[in-house]
Amino acid sequence: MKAYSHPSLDKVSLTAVMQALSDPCRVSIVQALLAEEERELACNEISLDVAKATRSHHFDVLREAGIIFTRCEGTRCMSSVRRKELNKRFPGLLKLISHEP
Amino acid sequence: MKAYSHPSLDKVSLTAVMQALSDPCRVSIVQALLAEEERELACNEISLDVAKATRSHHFDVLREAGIIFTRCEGTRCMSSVRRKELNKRFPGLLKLISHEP
DNA sequence: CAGTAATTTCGATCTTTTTCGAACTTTACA
DNA sequence: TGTAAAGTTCGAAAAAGATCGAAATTACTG
Repeated sequence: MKAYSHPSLDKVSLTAVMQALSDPCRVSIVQALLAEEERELACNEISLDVAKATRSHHFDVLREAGIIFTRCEGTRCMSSVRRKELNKRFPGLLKLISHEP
Repeated sequence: MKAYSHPSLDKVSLTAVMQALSDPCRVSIVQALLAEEERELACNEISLDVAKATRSHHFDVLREAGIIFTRCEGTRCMSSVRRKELNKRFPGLLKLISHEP
């Protein structure tokens, strides 16, 4: 469907990650993904009250900030959090997000 | 000089903090403050290449996000990071910032 | 192959954020 | 008391970000 590009985490700055996580909608997405042990979720499996286009935009931002990994599966795009890499590059970050109500 | 107001940390959301830390200039400020063991710094002791008004604005944002505490001392305003409270409310956050180059 | 479902792209609008210069306030101190 | 130093406030301009509807794309399904 689309060629998603995923930055290498050492090219992602702290401020870029913070910026990506400064939107409640995006934090919700990450939290939903973190709640799914190892499973991936399709974009539309995460309930958000924004339009399709906006949703797509938020996934873009998260992807470009190195936070999520997306791959195509048919007409859907499955996303997951780049846990291992993030824990290495920004230790404690994910815990911060998952512990937040 | 001015009555600074400092929010209680349980009223500060994760996204608000992230938002405040999504600017390189502000992260520099926090890093400079963290580098000073327990000491406070006056705004103008932190070198930044932005105008006075902009600097003042950044300190505002950090203060409103609950990240720094500011008190007046003569004509200067001394700031420090709200370490203890932040470590309690957002464990791991400050480490993330101080470990970043 | 037509239809549908999932997502992206485009273009536009609206809001927020960043930034600055200039004027102002407060305090220190010579 | 007058001058300087440190910050703040204001108003404006520019940049960045969020949001949406509509049209386009892609791939599955009958």
